[in-house]
Amino acid sequence: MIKEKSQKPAESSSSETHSQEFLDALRHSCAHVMAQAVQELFPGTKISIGPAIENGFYYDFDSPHRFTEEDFPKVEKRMREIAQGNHPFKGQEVSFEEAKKFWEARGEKYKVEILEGLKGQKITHYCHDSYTDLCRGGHLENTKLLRHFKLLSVAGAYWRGDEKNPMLQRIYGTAWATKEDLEKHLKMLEEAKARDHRKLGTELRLFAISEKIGPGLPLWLPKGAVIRSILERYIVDLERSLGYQHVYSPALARVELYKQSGHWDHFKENMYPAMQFENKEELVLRPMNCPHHIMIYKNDLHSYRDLPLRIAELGTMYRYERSGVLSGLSRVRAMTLNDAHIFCLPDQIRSEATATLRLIERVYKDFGFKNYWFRLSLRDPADKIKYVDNPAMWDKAERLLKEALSEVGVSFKEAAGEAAYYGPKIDVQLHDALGHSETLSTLQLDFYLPERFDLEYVDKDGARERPVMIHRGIVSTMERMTAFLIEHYAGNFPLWLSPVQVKILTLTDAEESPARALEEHLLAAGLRASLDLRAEKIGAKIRDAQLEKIPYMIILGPKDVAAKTLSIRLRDGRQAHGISEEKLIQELTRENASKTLSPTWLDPK
RNA sequence: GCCGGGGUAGCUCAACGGUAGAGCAAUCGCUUCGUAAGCGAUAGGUUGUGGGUUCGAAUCCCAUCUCCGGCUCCA
Repeated sequence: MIKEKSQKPAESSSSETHSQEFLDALRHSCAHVMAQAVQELFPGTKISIGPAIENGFYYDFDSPHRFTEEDFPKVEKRMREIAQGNHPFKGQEVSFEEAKKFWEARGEKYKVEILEGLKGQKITHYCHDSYTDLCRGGHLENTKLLRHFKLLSVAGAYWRGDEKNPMLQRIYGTAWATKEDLEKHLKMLEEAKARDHRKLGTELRLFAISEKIGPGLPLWLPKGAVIRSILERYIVDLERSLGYQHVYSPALARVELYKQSGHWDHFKENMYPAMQFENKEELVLRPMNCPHHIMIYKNDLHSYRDLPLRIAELGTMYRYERSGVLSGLSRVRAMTLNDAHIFCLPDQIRSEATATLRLIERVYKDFGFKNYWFRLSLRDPADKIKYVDNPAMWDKAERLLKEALSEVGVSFKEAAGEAAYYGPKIDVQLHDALGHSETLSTLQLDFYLPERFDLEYVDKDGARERPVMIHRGIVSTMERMTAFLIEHYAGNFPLWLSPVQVKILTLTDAEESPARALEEHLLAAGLRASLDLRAEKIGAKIRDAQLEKIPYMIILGPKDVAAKTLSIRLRDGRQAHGISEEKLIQELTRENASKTLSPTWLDPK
């Protein structure tokens, strides 16, 4: 039972005084109290599980009642009454038979099923007030500590997380130790909505999805296309400087290619169906670029001296993602991946892997990503269907990836069951605006496809040997990266990524000609400039430019024209006057190249 | 794909069985203005689509497409 160390009045304490252990207990206890309230209010509701999760809790119910958010006030009210009833949480060990009798008598079939799995282990019941749950514990001392909670949403969830099982109704809630923490969290959720790339992408005219074209098939509007082409040029130039060779390969291929690679067997249901051509050959849209790059490798006989061979491509591919998983630009059916396959000697694996990890860190620094972590994604050894069955190969690959991680000196978490079917990976995880973890970069070690495609190189002694493949993506797909950048910057892109970098706002019609001249000079200097010559008040033009999140506004009026200098306004509200055109171009060019987020050449706000 | 909730003008939303409306945006006038919304007028919709119930459907029912919150999946 968890007793909070500092028993300060909850209202005045801050989050730092509450341990994760306490918060978990609070949230788990809140789940129990919610289950009690729900069972009281909606007779016939059966309980299953209700754990604490990050920032809150949920409970999965099987109920004749269809829960909606309209039920929440009623449930919350009852929860409050229960919590204020000053009920202690009591744990009690029970025998298997006793527990089984108890849950069977109540018709709680999910609890009985959980219980069956616990046979032979210690079994405990936790009770508060009139409610009893089969639970391993981790609760508050008393329900009265539960004060700051809110129910958030109701959703479907498969029993035991298996889509073959029936779907239960899950109610999510959030719970905190203090009122301030709860309010802070609710505010964060509100703010996250404003950063959502689907909302900002629409407002800022970056991309659009047309129902006529189809779900998951985004259109890149001119402004989004600017960002994408910057990303593409950035990564291609960087990779070329590191010895990658960029290629182009077709997005269509004979289905046999994917049968040989194993993708057809593993992912057929997520591939667009084969197209028949004159009733003979069958073509598929590629769901992956690897086999194409393998064919490029096989186009030549390679000496060990040629390796490592780093074949890269902004490869466009098509996956029939299930309808329910599509989301804006982050989960789509047509995507272009910053892909590369490194064909190397076995003793080059480590240096190639460490170089790739360093490249990832270099790129993240350029984009200002700080909140990321490395995940060593391993197979589930019990699953012989999903993963290639070759334990020795897996052990070796895992060991090599761990060595690379420790050489680069980054910490990582291991995750079983997250590997690719052909080998383990290092995934780099970042959080989106709503706190969901997403994979951006990945590095996959593969001994399997070289085998399937019988890849070889000629070794020193003239013998044919098998190369190893490293699959890696740094900036992910252009779609996902763009979605991520929108949320990361909340649409306030640094200068180098801004679709429009400078907007010239004229005060009166008299400034039209100097404004056009200025725009021309900026464009000639390689800066992305545009004009606002509308017959609007300057306040309105500024407002519109602010809403477009344009980094630099040039307010051009009679005084500026007379003085032959410029008045500048930044989107953060900063202003500068009397700047010469030359100075502006010089500083913006510098800022553009530095990739900095906040311009430093003007006085801080 | 599954569970639940939504699709009304370019965008954000109202009307919830009785003639489909507002703000912003757009267009046209007037206004020529110094750091986040000047004024007026005009135009804009088979209420996602297809069926059904009804004297009458945006509203109720069925199917379907699509979006959102989750679940499952993610080479």
